[in-house]
Amino acid sequence: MRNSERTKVKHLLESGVAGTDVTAMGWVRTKRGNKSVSFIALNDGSTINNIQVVLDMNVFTEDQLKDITTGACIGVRGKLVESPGSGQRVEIQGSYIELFGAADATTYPLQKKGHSMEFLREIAHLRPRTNTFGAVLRMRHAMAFAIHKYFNERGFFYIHTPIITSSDAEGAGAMFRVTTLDVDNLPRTEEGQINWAEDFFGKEASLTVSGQLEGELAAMALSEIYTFGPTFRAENSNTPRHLAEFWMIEPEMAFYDIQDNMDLAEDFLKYLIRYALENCKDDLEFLNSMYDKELIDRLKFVVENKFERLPYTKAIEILEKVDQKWEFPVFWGADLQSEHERYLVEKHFKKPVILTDYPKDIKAFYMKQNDDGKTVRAMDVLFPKIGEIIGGSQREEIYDKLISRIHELHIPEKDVWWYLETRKFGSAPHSGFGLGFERLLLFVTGMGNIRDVIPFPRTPKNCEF
RNA sequence: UCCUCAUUAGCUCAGUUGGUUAGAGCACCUGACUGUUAAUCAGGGGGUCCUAGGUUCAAGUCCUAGAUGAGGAGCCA
Repeated sequence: MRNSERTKVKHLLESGVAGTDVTAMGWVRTKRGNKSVSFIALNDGSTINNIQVVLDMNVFTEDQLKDITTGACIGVRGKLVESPGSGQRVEIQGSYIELFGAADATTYPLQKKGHSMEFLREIAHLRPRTNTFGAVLRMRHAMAFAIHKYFNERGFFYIHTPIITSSDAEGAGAMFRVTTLDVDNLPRTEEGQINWAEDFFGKEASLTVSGQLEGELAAMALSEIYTFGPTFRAENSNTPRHLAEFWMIEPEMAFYDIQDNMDLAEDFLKYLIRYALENCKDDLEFLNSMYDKELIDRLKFVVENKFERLPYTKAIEILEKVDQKWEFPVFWGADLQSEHERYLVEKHFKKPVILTDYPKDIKAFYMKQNDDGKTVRAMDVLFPKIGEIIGGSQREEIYDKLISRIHELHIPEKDVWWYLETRKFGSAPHSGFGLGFERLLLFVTGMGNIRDVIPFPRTPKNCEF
């Protein structure tokens, strides 16, 4: 039995013609029946739906079917027929079965019944075989594809920024060190310091926390670019919204000001959500019915309504007027805590909010300074349930302003000389932002924990599989 | 990293004021059933009560420390 004769389950269910001979291959979800007839629910991952295989026990013996248990992998030849039962349009009247791989019923961990997300994380090697993770992984693919499609259709170029870097100029968080030194016998300088000159790159190196700075270099030549790659943060974050290894999309656009940047971010997010609604119907309906009854309505709401845009200063004014005890005080200059962001998004505006023009002291050095001398052209897109899904800004393109900010923050000039040169030679106003891919997936799938929208989550104390 | 909670059968959980042989549902195994839809019905097997100390005549239950997991906070995408 070969793949060349196989038809995918999705195709059989949607457009298979009754009366034709077909071959299906996949993994057994359940088997049930009696002495005269057996039913197998078969899934090959092409869709969340199973094809029902019906076996006449006058044709098959009990012994032939004893290894066809939940989790086993089989191939089936038979005739596609209209199903007399409710629940499926067509089914396969099986005439021949090949067992590719049995799954011992007493030790196979996945059952027909639901499992907790915590348990499934412990068997991440098998959880793609569940309905939930099948749905999540198909949607993860659909979103990745839609991201490339969106940018490609708009003339953005996909840039591969380095994974290994020697600069922490981004300041986006603690970094994972990359070294080939023998940690049991580190080379020392005469002063007793670790001698990084002997390391692989001849200097300290780490995994990237952002491709933005390199992305800007490309935007200063190709106008509109984006990156889409893995990102690493060694923060000891234990929350349902953080991963040590996650994927990030970072567009960077020459000639865009902060307004253009916001327009792009809003259009981009709506495009992706609309893409999910139009292309992931079955999976969304499953997730909607099993985990989050308001999921589809929430996605439609975001697509159909304009995001609220307001400057940080206005947000502070709103929060100061609210008659509510904050755990963290609200005053101009304070960074907004999640309780404040949640209030704005979930209670006050009841829709996505883009906050702009934050105090410069709570934002990164590269952000475009406003004329008031106090604020920078930052923008954070805040989503219900997720919080910050996008962080971005217009970048400071004026050399003198950028260098003075670098000095203020004591960033070593030698680490960012190449970045500064873009402001020396043909500088241009430009903007960009970072979208957390898994945070997008949290929103689009309605899952509650970011560890359940990535195949193999890396978090503090967890690097299994 | 801080705060809170949890850890008992393969899974999800119950277990009273500390008291005799630790239970249920599902899963699994056996049997019944001529079309099932998380099939149903009957029976059966299955336990390092997270780990290490401690209190006590007696600990799944109380105390201490640790491990792991979850929720909230911080950091951020």
